[in-house]
Amino acid sequence: MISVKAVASDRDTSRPMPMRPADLERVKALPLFSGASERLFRDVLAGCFLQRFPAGTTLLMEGDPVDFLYVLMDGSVELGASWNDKDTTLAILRPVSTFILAAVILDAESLMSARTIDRSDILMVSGEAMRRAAGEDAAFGFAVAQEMAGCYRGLVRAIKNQKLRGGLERLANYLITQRLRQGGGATFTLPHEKRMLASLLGMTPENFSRSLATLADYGVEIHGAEVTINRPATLERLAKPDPLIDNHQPVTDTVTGKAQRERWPLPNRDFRAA
Amino acid sequence: MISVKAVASDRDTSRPMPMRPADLERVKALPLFSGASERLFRDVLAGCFLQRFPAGTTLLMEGDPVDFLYVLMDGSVELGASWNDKDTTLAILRPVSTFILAAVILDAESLMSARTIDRSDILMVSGEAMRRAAGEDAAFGFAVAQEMAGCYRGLVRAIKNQKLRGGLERLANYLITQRLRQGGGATFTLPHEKRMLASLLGMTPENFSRSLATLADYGVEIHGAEVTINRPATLERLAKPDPLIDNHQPVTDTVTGKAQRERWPLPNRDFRAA
DNA sequence: CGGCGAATTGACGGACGTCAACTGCTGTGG
DNA sequence: CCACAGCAGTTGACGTCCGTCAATTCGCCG
Repeated sequence: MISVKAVASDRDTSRPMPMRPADLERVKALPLFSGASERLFRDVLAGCFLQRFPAGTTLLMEGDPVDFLYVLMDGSVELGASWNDKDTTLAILRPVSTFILAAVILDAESLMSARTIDRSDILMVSGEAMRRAAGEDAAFGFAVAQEMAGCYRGLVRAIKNQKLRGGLERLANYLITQRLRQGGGATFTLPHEKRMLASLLGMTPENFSRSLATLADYGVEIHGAEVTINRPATLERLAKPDPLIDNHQPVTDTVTGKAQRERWPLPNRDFRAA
Repeated sequence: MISVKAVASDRDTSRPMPMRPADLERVKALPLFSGASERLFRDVLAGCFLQRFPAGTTLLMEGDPVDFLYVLMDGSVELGASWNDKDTTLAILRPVSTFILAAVILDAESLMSARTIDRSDILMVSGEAMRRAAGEDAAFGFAVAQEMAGCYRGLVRAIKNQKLRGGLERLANYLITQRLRQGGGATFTLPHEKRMLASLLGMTPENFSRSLATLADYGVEIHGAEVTINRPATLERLAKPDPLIDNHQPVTDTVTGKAQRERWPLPNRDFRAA
């Protein structure tokens, strides 16, 4: 069920890394921290450390207590869940993204597992420091609230996507979203293994493959991970994308995925990730 | 698609109501407000008003701008969503619950519709006041963050429930949850119309009915809305309830449903409601 | 070249949605 | 007081979507 590409070796073992100034800047640029004072920022990140993990490393299992806020600086991470010998991918994260903020805020056990997909650099921030800062600094507490609100809305979209659409429709909309996020050109690249995208979209790898084949009738060409959408209008007639479900925004964000700028000048990352 | 029991009449029209001291106490008892100072509490609720709506009233449609935080004081409310002529129930709320907090915090449009199921008394609190208070008062901002985190975790549970389990399993777990929430006796009452529960659980009314019939093999007796679980162990063997998906907690809460007390002394309501 | 895992394709079965008919309850109006 | 309309709920028949199992191909890396 779990496949680990990286073979255990000296260089592949997780290890602490030096934190460079450029890394700090990238963290500070996150909506969650961009409004924070220099003092608060240093305070929260005081005991943090950066660590490099090999591909396929389990960072967190379901039910684990959560002691740190994680910030993915480089690489990619899968958030997943399992029950009764089935498992599913809930989100695929890319840099720069925070994750498991909700569990940190409530000091609760994790409801999801987290696993590196590629070799990844991850910043680990003290959960206790996060809670203290959010409880003492009004601006930061509000930023956390906005962050959580954005995550929440991302999940609402995900549930609507799951309950209201069929597999083919979810796939078609996923392709449209990817196209827009990768510049809007006719051709783009699937950002992850198909089996993982299948799981993210709530289907089996077999059905994912068959659905891709079906989309040939709608002008979609597949060559390996390269996707070309020849007749966008035709595909959209099938997909019926909806701004209240799909998140066709700028991107480049946090937690669980992506940034969407609502009218409020802050965060709102949406769940289903790149 | 929409059925409204109440016939329009003088008494059924929505209308403002006087706000009693007892109502204020019930609002203040919510995790979201229980830690607030008297001053802040009065400040936030300054321009609020209580309104009575007949059954079947649409309070909010998907995409509407959200100007108020809603607090359900009496009655019941359905949160739903639709796409492409399909619709689904995302949550069923009972008093005392707040809803659409996330949209209020981000000053964004609603991703869900809200509709009264029964005649309902609803308190409407200025969204602008909520945002201002959360941004100025650290304790309140943190309470909002915790509230949102609890809602988020409720949705994570809901997605896991939806993606990892089949219809029969979702129903079995729903019945187990209801039994516990209604005191744990062998027999209890379905709290809403079966068609609505079916939609909440992501199935058609027909399949809901068939699934209930199937559960007879597992010791479940149905008479109208009365459910008797004769062999809990047998049913659990089918349902395989999981604390990381199901929320078998005290209840009596807010937003989107229910209260679950994590280790942190505050909120955390979970999504799928009573 | 050989091996492994991802991806594809086909065959099959089960779960679920759809359509339709029928039952039972309730509120309405004659 | 009863007949009837309307709707929730149930049940059956049927079709479709989707998951499972198996065989094969493809691409990558050793």
